[in-house]
Amino acid sequence: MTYLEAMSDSSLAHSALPAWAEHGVPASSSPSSLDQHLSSGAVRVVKAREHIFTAGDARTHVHRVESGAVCLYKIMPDGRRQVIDFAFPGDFIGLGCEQEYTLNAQALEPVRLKCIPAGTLSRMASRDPSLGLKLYEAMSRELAAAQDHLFTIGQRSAAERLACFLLALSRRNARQGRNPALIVLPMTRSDIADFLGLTIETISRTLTKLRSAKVIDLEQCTLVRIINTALLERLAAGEASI
Amino acid sequence: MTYLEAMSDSSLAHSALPAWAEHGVPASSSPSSLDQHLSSGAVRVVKAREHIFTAGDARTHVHRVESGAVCLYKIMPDGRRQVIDFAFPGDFIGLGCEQEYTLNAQALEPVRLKCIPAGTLSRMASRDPSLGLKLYEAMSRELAAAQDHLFTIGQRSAAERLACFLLALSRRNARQGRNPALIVLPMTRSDIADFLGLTIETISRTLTKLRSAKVIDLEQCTLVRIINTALLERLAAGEASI
DNA sequence: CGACTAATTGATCCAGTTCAATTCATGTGG
DNA sequence: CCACATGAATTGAACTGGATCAATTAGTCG
Repeated sequence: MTYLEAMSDSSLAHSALPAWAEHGVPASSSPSSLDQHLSSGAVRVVKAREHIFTAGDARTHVHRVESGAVCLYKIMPDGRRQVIDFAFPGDFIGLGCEQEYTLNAQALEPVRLKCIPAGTLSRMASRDPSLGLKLYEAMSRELAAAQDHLFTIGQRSAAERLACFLLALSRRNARQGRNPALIVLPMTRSDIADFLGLTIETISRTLTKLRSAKVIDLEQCTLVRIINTALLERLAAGEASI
Repeated sequence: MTYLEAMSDSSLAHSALPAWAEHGVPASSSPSSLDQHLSSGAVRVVKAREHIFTAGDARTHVHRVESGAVCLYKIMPDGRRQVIDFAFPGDFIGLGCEQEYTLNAQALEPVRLKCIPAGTLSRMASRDPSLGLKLYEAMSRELAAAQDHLFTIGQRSAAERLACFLLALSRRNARQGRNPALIVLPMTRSDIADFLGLTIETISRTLTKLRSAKVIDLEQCTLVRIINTALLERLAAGEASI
């Protein structure tokens, strides 16, 4: 995996549980007590556009997305918003050691979640060292993703940012055994803009440019087909422009 | 602490060990086996401008800064660089679960570090659940910092970014019992620019504007005195402009 | 169908970049 | 101790990528 693949890859990759297994440490007891807990745990269903939690709420639960997509964002009093990440099935949201949630989590479409009380998790972790390490690894992966995203927003052009974004979604598809060339966008242009530190107009114009350059096809405004993956990758790497 | 204070605050705050104590969980054995290890651990001295480690190096050690300042950055083949964070005495660097370092760590001035082999740390953590949780909390704090930084770079103007940066350094001084109005900058304009996603010229011009507006005084180019903290805070919050 | 929201496209503007000199600071050797 | 070299910082002038403002146009849902 190249430097840039790793970079873009993790920029949308949350701490999916399957990934943990690959980094397993000698387990003290059950290798997946968290899994067990979640499998038998409480289910929560949230309607499209509704919030799962809000920054400042007491951090009562940790959630795992079962179906649907979630937008995680921060917002300023004056309305400026930064989308920190999008979460998809398999991703955890609400992890962290703070007393309160530090992000807002909004369902982009109808979402089904599994929940575990935060207290239960920390009680389990204070008994089972392998769980603590798994949490550490999960956070470490999220940190790597945030740092890559930081690089993207701090240094890349609009076209490069969008190329990274599309490639990250494409690679997620590939990992899940879905078509990496066909990308469904459950989020609006506004969500993408606030994720990439751009405006909706720039997102729209840049998508049009990518289409004109035959890099992608916009079958619907929520459906992107990647035509020229190689060029998209060179764009993301700053080795090409459109 | 206001929303914005929290935001700027953590944007330069690393996982300083003292902070861990405040979030302690019922310890299984010793509350600070890591501390003990580090106190008696190996010391490493690095000259100014030299690298402590490079992205891609095998992640052999975790380090704690004892004295001096460190710049953590990512870089692209074409030279574009993003400074991810600065580390100061008390901060840990090299934490994470990856096999290799994902960042470059460069000494900004002569640096003294305490080192612990990565293997030793993970062995300790797989026995002591409280250590795993502490690592989890440390990463969680770093993640919060990275997410705040993301917001700053994605949404704020040059003056707002610089105000956030100076306030973060000021608050670090305050936490350490030093003068919060007198800020020593061990990093160059170029480091600050690459941290904030701007250019050296913009940093220089914006510092000049802040001086003209009597918000700060530039006693030397490495020495900033905050004259009007309230205005600097309103700038960082986007409630004022210069 | 009609009302509403999301997306696209066009025209203009501007914050921050780029390019180009100076000026300042810090060594360093004669 | 000074003169000169070198890299860092500042300042100026011109440019530009992306923002802003302003219409359309395309979906979507009662």
